[in-house]
Amino acid sequence: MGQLSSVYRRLEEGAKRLTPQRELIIKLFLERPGQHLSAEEVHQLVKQEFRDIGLATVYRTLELLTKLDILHQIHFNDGRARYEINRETADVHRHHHLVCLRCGRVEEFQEDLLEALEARLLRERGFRVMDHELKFFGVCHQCEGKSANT
Amino acid sequence: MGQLSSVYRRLEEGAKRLTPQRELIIKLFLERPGQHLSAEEVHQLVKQEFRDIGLATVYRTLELLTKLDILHQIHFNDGRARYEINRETADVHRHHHLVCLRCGRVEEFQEDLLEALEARLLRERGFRVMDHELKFFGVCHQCEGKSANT
DNA sequence: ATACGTGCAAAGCCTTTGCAGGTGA
DNA sequence: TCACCTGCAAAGGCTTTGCACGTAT
Repeated sequence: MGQLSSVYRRLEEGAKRLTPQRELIIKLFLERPGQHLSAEEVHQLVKQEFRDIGLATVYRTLELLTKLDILHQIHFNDGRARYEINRETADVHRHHHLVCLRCGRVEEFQEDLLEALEARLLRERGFRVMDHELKFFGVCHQCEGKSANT
Repeated sequence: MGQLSSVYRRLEEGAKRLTPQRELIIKLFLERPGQHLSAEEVHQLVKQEFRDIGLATVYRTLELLTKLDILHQIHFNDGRARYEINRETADVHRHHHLVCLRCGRVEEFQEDLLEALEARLLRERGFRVMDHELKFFGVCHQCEGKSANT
């Protein structure tokens, strides 16, 4: 699958250069498909291979990649933005999050219940949905196992 | 309906005092059921009736009311927290948001599609859902009308 | 040459915290 | 008295911006 070349193409179309810093950040996300990394986490990880990268560069790159639709920004209500790689649109549109309130881990799940609802919102309210976000907050299987109380 | 007295009771149970500042903030939200106010907005509005209220007091009150389950905190990805009054639990659980990307207005809608899904998450993945958040981002009816392009 | 990219430090937001002074029980 | 509240100012955490220095085209 030509994920990387598709990313490079989108960079070119935006007249943006593929610098070593950007390349490392992109590869980071491609290597970790199910993850949701914060800017700080990206910075720490990239630093292992590129010692002098600045945090500002990380932020600017994350912003750029988000604009180019290569990354997607999400918030899990912990006060910092996180980023995940954008899979194919159809796929992204059906992928949601389970946030564990105990350990903070974020799982994903697939579900396409929402298409019919979106069609109805357009029909009945004239609201044209372009994106959506469905998050469940609760207790994950592992944490539930650790303590039987509550 | 005894919404106010229920709020007062919950304050008492928490051994918290009903100060003029707190009372004004609570009334603000009771008067505006469909709204999602930021701390800054609450501060501005309360100032009209209580000139010397400090922003820190607003933040502390919003935190307290959220802990007491009187308010609910939400994020619409604009970098600041917003608050809305908590209706009955069953109701809250079926109320979601439509965020217009053009004008920023937030509408609400009711839908209880998610109960079945939550039951399945528990059964199939052992994830016990305690809260959820469903947001649609798009273009509202009014904004769609204003410009026929895109 | 010119537009783009980078690291660093400073500045910006929103939010939280420390503190001294007040107030209700 | 003692725990609770408040306003103010300072500090915090995450993110953006200004700037001077590089580097591709």
